[in-house]
Amino acid sequence: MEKEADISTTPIVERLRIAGLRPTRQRVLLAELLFSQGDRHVSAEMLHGEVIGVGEQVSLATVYNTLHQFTGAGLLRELAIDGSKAFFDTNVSNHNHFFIEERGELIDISGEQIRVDGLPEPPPGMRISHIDVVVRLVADKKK
Amino acid sequence: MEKEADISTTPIVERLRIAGLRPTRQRVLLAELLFSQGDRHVSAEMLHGEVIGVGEQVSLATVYNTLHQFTGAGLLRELAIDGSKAFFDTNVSNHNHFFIEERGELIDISGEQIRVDGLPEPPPGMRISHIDVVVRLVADKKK
DNA sequence: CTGTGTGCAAACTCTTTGCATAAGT
DNA sequence: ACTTATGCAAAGAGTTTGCACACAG
Repeated sequence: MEKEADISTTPIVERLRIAGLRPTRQRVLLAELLFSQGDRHVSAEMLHGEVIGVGEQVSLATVYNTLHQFTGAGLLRELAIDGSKAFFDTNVSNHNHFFIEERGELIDISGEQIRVDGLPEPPPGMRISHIDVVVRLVADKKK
Repeated sequence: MEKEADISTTPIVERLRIAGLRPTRQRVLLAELLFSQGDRHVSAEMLHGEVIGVGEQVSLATVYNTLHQFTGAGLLRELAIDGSKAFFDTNVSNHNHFFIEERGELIDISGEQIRVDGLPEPPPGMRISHIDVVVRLVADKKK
């Protein structure tokens, strides 16, 4: 509760090492894009596009591999919201989302805000691993 | 509140007509598989498999088309839970789900049971269309 | 050096589409 | 008859994989 409060200030290279991932050029680059601008929701293609935009070169396959490695290491969380394509969230803490279907855009809802009551018992032998709340939004015609 | 209470007793052919869909052999067959056995969660492939299993023949493309037509007509709801493949729910009323990741299995949670509190305001110009709550389950090691 | 990671292209899965044929009203 | 739906095969998106080469420790 004292020295782990500021993981965001830990250098990228360190964070990768702690996660058991060798800090290769590609992984450091991707980690910097992901974790240096606050909470983000990215797809593989978006991230790959950013890499190119920055004038660097990482193959799309490596972007996929890296996103999954980061997810396995707990640096990212994979979101199943859109259905057709996978999104990864750099905010790994407990929180939920607004989803604007028309734009495919996600907005965080902080974890403390929402409370879910009245959950039934899970079936025998099962336990709850995580609760996802997705608040789907549409443009408001009225008003 | 009097004469619309039992849509489940309305003949399939009628329900299709009401939905503005011509009751073709394929649509009637698929609708019967979908709506004659209580609430179901199906993927296109599962449903196609059932058609074959019953000794009938409907192309997979038609299964996809039909599922989307039914969804557009409000007979089904599409679920974005799994990420990789689309699921369709024959229960169109307000309710939520347990999801057992290991098996890809879905279990309904009735609509009244769960209550979500503390929702923040949607961004300006937006309104909430629907709230999805997915309770992800894993096998309980302990106990 | 030695093992891990990367890039590429090909393969794969799920889903959609175009067009000729078939079926519903 | 006239229109809409279906089937097929091919195309398309997103993602994964196999293998030779490159790089971090």
